Amino acid sequence: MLDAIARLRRFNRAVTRETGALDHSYLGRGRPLGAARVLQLVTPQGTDIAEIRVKLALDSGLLSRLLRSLQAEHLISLATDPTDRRRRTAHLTPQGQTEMAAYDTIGHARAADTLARAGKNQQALIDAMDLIATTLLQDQLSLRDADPNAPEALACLQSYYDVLAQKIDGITPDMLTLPLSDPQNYVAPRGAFVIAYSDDLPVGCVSVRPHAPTTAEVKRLWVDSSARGHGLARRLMHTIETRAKALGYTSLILDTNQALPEAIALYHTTGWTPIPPYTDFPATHWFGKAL
Amino acid sequence: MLDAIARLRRFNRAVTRETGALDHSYLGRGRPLGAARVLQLVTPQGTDIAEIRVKLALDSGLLSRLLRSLQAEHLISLATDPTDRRRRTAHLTPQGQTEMAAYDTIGHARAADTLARAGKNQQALIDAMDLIATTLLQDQLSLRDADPNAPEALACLQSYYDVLAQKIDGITPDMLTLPLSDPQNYVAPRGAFVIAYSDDLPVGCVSVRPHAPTTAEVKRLWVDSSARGHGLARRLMHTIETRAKALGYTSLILDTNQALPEAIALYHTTGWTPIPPYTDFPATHWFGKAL
DNA sequence: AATAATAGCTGATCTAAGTCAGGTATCTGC
DNA sequence: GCAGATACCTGACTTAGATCAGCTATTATT
Repeated sequence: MLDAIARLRRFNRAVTRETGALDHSYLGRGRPLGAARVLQLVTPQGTDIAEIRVKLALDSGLLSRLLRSLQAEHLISLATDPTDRRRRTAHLTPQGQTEMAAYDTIGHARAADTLARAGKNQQALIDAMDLIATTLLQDQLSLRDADPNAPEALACLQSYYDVLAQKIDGITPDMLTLPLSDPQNYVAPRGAFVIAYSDDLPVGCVSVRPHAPTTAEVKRLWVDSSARGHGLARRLMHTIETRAKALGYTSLILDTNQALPEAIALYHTTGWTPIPPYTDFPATHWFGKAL
Repeated sequence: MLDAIARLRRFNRAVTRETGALDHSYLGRGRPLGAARVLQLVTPQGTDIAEIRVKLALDSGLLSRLLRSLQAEHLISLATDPTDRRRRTAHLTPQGQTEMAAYDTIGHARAADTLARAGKNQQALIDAMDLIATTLLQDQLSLRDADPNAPEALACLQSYYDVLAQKIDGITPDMLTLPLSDPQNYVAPRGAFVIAYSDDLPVGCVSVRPHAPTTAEVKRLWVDSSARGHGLARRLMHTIETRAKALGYTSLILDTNQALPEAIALYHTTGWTPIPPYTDFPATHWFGKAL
């Protein structure tokens, strides 16, 4: 192997060139990068400007000026928050939405262009980018509740089903259908659906639904391959257990399959104990835990 | 699979943050990024400032000022090129070398830190970075002659040997030793050693050495796994054949092993024809080509 | 030898970005 | 009800980076 440091530096130069071309006068729409970055965070529904300031780590004076310049372009409108009149909210105007769509088109085209350069290695390139992004962003994983019918949730479930279909003999894709048949079981006060995001890309999920008056069942623990090895599954399980307790459940159960040894090992080391079977195929192992 | 474009954007944000932090470490030594980038290109042996200007795409006025500020810090010295007294050359002073060593330490530490974050996936992270860097830089591959005893050449040979030891049954690492026993056979006027660089990182090599008065032997064709699929082997072979012809040879021979089917396929499609065996194990196939 | 081209420098000017010390309006806790 | 905290704004200032016109010295062309 050639020097790892030299490789990392070459990587840095390569992506600096790639994203640098992207940076300067952001995507060539005649707007400084700072203003463009702010614009990206403003939604038609309105974004609290304090949120923008925190996310971009901007000085309040600087942000104030950037917002004013965007307002002068009629891309955003500013309003006072009625609940706290010190705060202000930025809204994307119809003109602003048009402008954002233009950014989107360009960004899309650039991304497609980059992927095209990989030729037949496209999937390998995406996998490589995933691994790097997840590694670099591992300190920024955020776990948030989601609507089980939201597109991100369905994407997670689809990925989860793909894993099952690939790993467990006898499972075919048509045995697993979307969306869930009982979504209301996965929202408070009956249950929960938690997604782990790495910079807004879902990389893991877990859910809990009612099983008996004081017992809930944990379902659909999934961690994307690019995000493994950082204890995310453990974190997801800990979160869902806490959530179930808060919902008033006093015990949890779950089933799993022998083809998922990492999951089984995790349950064994986190206080779960084997219980009698309560489901059929594809389950081969059953666990319970008192909260 | 989740949306490829979203993944690519997440990747962009992740590495932007990462290389941004790297930029700040340059700033961390009390010098603006521009000056630091210039300093990186100045060698103790002297660098033509026109070369710096082209590489960094700097305005001559701006570069002039940056050089002056580095000179004021006693990190570089400027001299007039004796062969063309309009040109100037920048040399790294001993103080400058000390400063560069400091940058090197920082870069090394940061790189080690990034790699450490990958935990046990370190090798996977490096492979992923290689694939991305090579894909993004594929239009920037440069083929240059090298001294067969130079560190880059030895690194190539080591990688080549690793491939052989891994793919061919019966080869053990101790059968292949560095450096070459006959380096003088690989430099003009007897032979050549060509390395393919992707932004200064060797990703492939090939060589030719004398076999008979008008016949030379092609040896050690290697392409790094991250650089495959872009026709680099073909380009290396074309280059080495042209080089052999320029050295006065009228025919070429080579041997290879059945465990390297891509190489054999390449020879078949580029005018090489099977010839009688002229070597023993590990060779299993022999080819010749008239120039 | 006259002219044009080239390499580099200087001074003037501009923009983006960031920093900081106030200032105003509003809210919160006691 | 009031002190202090909070959210945001304003104006003044700084730095990095870039651009451009014009300058000198040198080399190449004819």
